[in-house]
Amino acid sequence: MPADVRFPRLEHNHSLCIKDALADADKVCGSKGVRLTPQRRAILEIVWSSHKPIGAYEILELLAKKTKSRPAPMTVYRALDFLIEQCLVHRIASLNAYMGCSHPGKHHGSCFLICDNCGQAAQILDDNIENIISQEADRVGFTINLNLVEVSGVCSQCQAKT
Amino acid sequence: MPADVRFPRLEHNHSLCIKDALADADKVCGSKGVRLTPQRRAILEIVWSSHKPIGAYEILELLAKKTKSRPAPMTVYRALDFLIEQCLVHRIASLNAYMGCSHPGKHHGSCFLICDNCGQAAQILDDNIENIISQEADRVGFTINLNLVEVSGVCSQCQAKT
DNA sequence: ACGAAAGTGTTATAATATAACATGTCATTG
DNA sequence: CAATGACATGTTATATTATAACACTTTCGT
Repeated sequence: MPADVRFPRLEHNHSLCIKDALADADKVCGSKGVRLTPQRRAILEIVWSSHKPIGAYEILELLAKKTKSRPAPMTVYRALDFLIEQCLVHRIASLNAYMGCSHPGKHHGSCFLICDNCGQAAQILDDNIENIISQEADRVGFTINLNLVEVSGVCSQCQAKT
Repeated sequence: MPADVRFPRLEHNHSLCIKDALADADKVCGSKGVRLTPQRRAILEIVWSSHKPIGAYEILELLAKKTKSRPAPMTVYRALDFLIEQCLVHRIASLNAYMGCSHPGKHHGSCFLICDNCGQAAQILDDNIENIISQEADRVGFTINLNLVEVSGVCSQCQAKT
């Protein structure tokens, strides 16, 4: 299987991304019988509002603007916990930030290319990476629960700009 | 190249690990012309005091006990910055914790298997993983600065105990 | 000995995340 | 249709992790 990598072009139609992501989320939650409440949905929408990983407190700011109220941080963290649980959002540990999952529903590890320059991140879904990691784990009798790959560097668009 | 994975047995002689690590560090710093000061060395020794990733404030506690003084957190973070810079320590982002590098001096990504049960972590140095990641990056024109792989799960020793 | 660079000390604060408990909502069933 | 239980949210407080800024000291080459 060829790698499915999505590093969006800057000029793409992002409102479509958001719309798709929310529709996917509705579908995934519906089929799992879990509730994508308005609050959770709003936070997912905020997470998807760009292709950059977004911090919890940044989400909180945007949520405050959107709802004209000021929820506590817990609110955001709880929604994120739920969304991560449902594989709708990934946590980018190296940045303490969160990002929408571009392959919702499918179970997979978290694998991202993160541009140090523009801040955008692209999710990779590639069996090769997962397989190799899996092989190494097998070799030492390690049972994988979750694998996380975060690669930082410079994306092609930013390199081109130099 | 076969993977070099080090998941230490619980009963191994750990004081030897520490001794070796410090000797390596002396050598690496010596050859690079950077200074492994007593404070940095003490903190490296604390990081190596177990095979579990250790938090900065936990290091601080141990340092306080060892030196009968109470340095500020900055002290620890500064030393860690230096040690990471020299590839003597890795940061485990998913745990906000730090761990001695078992392949000091060699330039490489950070790749760990982390046991959710006993908390031990094993560093993997495997060209296959780095190569695959590198290929995927090439494919989309992404220039890697640093790659980080953190796999959580259960180690063989813990599985055996069930 | 001098000056620049590197290292350390110190105080304060920023940024990220969770604990604990109260209240509200909603679907189910008895 | 009220009682119940599970899930969701609100609220207050606090824990945990990390950095900023500035003063002082040590080290090392010249």
